[in-house]
Amino acid sequence: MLPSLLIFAEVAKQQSFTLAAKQLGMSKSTVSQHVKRLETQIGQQLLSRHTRGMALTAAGEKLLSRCELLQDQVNLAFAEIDSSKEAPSGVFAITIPHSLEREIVIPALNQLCIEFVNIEPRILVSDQMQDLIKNNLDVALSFGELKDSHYRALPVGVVGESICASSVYVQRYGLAKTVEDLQQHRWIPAPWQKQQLAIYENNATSKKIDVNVKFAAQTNTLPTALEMVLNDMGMALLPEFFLQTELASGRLVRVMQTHQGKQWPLYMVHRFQADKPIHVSRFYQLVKHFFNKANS
Amino acid sequence: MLPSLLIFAEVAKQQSFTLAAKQLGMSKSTVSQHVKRLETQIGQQLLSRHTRGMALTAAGEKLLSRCELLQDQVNLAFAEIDSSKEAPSGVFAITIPHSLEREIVIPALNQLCIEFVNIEPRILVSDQMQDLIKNNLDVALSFGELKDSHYRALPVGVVGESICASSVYVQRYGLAKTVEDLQQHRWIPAPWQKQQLAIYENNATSKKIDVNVKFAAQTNTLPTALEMVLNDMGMALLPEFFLQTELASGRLVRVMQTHQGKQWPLYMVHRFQADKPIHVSRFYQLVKHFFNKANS
DNA sequence: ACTGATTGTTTAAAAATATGAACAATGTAA
DNA sequence: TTACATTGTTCATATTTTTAAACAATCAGT
Repeated sequence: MLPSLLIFAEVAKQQSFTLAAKQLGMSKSTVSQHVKRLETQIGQQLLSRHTRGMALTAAGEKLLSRCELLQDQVNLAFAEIDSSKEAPSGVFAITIPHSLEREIVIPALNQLCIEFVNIEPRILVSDQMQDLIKNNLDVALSFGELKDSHYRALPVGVVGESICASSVYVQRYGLAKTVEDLQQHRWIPAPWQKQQLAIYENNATSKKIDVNVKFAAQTNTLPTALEMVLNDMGMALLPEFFLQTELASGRLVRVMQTHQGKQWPLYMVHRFQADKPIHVSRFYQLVKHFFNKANS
Repeated sequence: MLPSLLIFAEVAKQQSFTLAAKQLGMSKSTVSQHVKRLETQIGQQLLSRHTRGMALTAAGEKLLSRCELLQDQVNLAFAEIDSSKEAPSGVFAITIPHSLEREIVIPALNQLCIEFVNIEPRILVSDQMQDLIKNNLDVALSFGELKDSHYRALPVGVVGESICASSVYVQRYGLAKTVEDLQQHRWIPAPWQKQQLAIYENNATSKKIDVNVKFAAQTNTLPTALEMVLNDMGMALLPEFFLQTELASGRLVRVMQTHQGKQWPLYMVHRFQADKPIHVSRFYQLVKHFFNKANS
């Protein structure tokens, strides 16, 4: 029913079934049948045929004026899609945990916007894993194992947790050297650290040690935890990349480098099945780049 | 390709393949395949599917905004056609010989315009048979046999030619009583009467008599011929319906009622094949009505 | 008037599309 | 949890649409 409209329009425009067929890339019999079917369906003759030449009826005249616009609409739709394929544009929605915002996502997104000026990033910062579909998200960065296997997960890297404290704190309370020493100190737990800390020997293989420590203060975001550490309120077991800047400036120092915390695999989850858009691929590259930079 | 767009639009609108299928009156597998094909054709994912729920990609968002308008266009086109079917409108182009204009066509068209206020009559007055297609005409009224068999011809009636003269002329030159008498008179020929007149006995069967008469003046239109007859310039052999008014008023009188001229079948030729528009049918009725009235 | 070319339509065979049952995946309710 | 309902997809089958070739009708040019 619908293609018939466009076929009819082409016939009327060309004033010829043969030319219309050529223009549309189909056989003239198809064209003929479409117009005929359209006429029987609406129960009115649209054009008066003659072996040589034709003319529109009043009904045909009206329909044509609508159909011409219709073809334009269709062309416009496809043209727009094709162009947006070359230069991605529109909303690019992501969800990330608080921890990745400053060091990784913001720099990566910054670069992405330079490369694709027409995208509109939209960031949902949350430490709970968000459902991509329900929240209409393109990409999620998340730590740990994945449950929904139908989403594609691309590995970004592995984050190690390091024990650290402010240089002022170390000067004041001294460096911890053994696991037992740790329990003497005040601790600022990361949001996911409840009750006890899991630490591993740096060189040996995956020997887990649970350490009970005194929590000096608790917070539900990583930046506030860091802030507290910087204010000399205690020691902490925090992700490497998050410490990078402060370690370089000397405000923070590593404590007991023989041990480290849990290894968190970081994944970029997306909802595209076959060909993911170019800007999504690029975002993945950029996240890996800044992740590696922050972990070097 | 095009139906896919509307199907996709419905899916996006309903946020469900199943609901969209129901709305569109097709199976959900069809809907699924259409969307999938559309995605592969434009090489981009349009919506992220989940067993429960879905969301549009940026590309899908763009396409949807175009497709929504598209469906409106289509509906509008059909709505307009359907309404124009109920109440015909637009140009209604006819061609008629001069002779029918005043007595038949104008009254018929007048009534037609009252019944269908939205039609725009366009009249091409010509005594040559016009090609319907080339001149973009809906209907032709024409006398005599038909050549183009691919047009449909509806019989309107048969026109008889009567011998007549003005009452003043008869008073002045007397009534003709025999065929021989006729040759004594001055004649005003109708446009189609060349050299000699063909007359027939009124009661007997088709006995043709060729009469050579003196032509007093010639014209190429019937009204001017009539005008000359009314000005007492001679006798004439003119179509019955054309004389009706003047016979009733007494300005004209029949001469030699035992004989009459040729019988011209009148046809209404149109270019519609199956269902001709309602206003065309109605026009045919009206023409017959006024034709019979003029010939009574 | 007679070819030869070109028009739109018809026809049977070929290709594409639509369908409904079966399916895997997931949400919902007991 | 377990069963059940519902989602979108897949697959073989049935229907529809498309096609190319044959056709009838007409025009243009000798």
